[in-house]
Amino acid sequence: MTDENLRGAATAPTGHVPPATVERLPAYLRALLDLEVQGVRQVSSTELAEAVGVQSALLRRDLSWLGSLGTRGVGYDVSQLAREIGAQVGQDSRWPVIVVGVGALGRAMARHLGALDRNFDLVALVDRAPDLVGRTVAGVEVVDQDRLEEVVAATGPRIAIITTPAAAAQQVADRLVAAGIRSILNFAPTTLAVADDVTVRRVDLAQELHVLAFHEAHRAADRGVGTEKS
Amino acid sequence: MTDENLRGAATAPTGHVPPATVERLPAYLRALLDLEVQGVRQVSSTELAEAVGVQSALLRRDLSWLGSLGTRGVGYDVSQLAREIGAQVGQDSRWPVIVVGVGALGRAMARHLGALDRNFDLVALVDRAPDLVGRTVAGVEVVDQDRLEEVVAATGPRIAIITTPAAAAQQVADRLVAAGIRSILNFAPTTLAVADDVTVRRVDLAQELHVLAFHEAHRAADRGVGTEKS
DNA sequence: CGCTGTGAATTATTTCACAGCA
DNA sequence: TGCTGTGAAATAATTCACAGCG
Repeated sequence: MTDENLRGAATAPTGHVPPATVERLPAYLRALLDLEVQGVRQVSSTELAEAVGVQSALLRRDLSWLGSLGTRGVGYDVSQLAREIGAQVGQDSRWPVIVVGVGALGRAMARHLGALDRNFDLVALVDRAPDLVGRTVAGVEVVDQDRLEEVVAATGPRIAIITTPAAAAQQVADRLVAAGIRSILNFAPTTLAVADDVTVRRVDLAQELHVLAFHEAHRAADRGVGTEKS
Repeated sequence: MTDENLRGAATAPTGHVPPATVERLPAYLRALLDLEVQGVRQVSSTELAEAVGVQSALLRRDLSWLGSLGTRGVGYDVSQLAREIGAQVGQDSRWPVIVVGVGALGRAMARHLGALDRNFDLVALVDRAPDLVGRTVAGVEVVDQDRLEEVVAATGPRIAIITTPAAAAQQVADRLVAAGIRSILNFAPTTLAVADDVTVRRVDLAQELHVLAFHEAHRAADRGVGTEKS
């Protein structure tokens, strides 16, 4: 399906990249592409780490999982490193995406897909609401949820984005998985139970806000718990 | 940097909750509220853990940071535990929120705020585009970005959501922090540099999709990298 | 010389397993 | 009896610190 790293890289021990590292690769890639646009050709781990907001040792350790990509005493070649990380995170392939749930969030995601990166293609939109079915969003027609399996078969998405209400999410996920989807981005505020070979990433706005609220509440509490303020 | 607060720990040792635990509290809370609606009064760590998708020992450890909230041999009182966690994540307070950047994503977030939870109030919307300024979204009028400080002072948000393009995000963050904001939810695909006492949570759609793409690519690679298949 | 790549040490998080209490 | 709360062990992630190479 995708041709593997047949390019210049002689070293490619992509044995097992730790999850924490995988999560940071996109950030590295973005910083590198920024540098590339600015015409920067070489970058040290310290410089790149600072741009991304991590420690340089962590960056070097992360990159070491992908192989020996730098030059001692010099640093990393910006374009080459960008290409290598890009290949890792699938930037050299196209990823068809289906969005299930065409509410405010679903529409925003559908529209964002094109803007974000050029490797993700919106291929299908599904919703249950009769007044949405048939409408066109981001160039794609909304199809009735009853025809989900049919649409998946016809358009072949590899990634699904769920933006339905929480109550519907599990059922939608089950049907997507049964239809062959293995990668799901879940915006519904619920935990999805799926088979082990299915990857689910959750994005939960309420959770994020609550975490911020926790810190806010804590900040307030910290002023005056152990030490009376002077 | 943070001083050690080793205190006696009688019943409410909210000394230091680990970040990983804080991130899970909202999920526990949501599951508890679901149970409460269903009329369930008691729940064991095993049951609750399963609903959230974590190990029961992890759940118990997490809750132990908040104090001794269960009853041995019985379990946890659903309402009581919900109240306790709710208090921790600020569910018992109101949190005014400002949204900067009223594009597709910003509008979706503004509208979602009301739907998600009842403790977050949209108090201000700011954007730079002249055709957006003056329009009303989710009951709030969009104000020009030049008047950001003024709007913050007038409406007193505690939390800011940044949904501007990446290029504008750092400047917006700087101005928000200068205006007194300490908690930021950043949807812009860039790393924000802020002072230590400011909490930034990042939600990055492109990153999530790339992580999924990484796994998809890996799945494909795993079937047939070492061995050519016919 | 200056930087990468990485063993070793450190720190954080999760899991095991069971004592102890309602 | 059946569950919580938690020491102790296991695992994962990060940081230190420096050998080694261009």
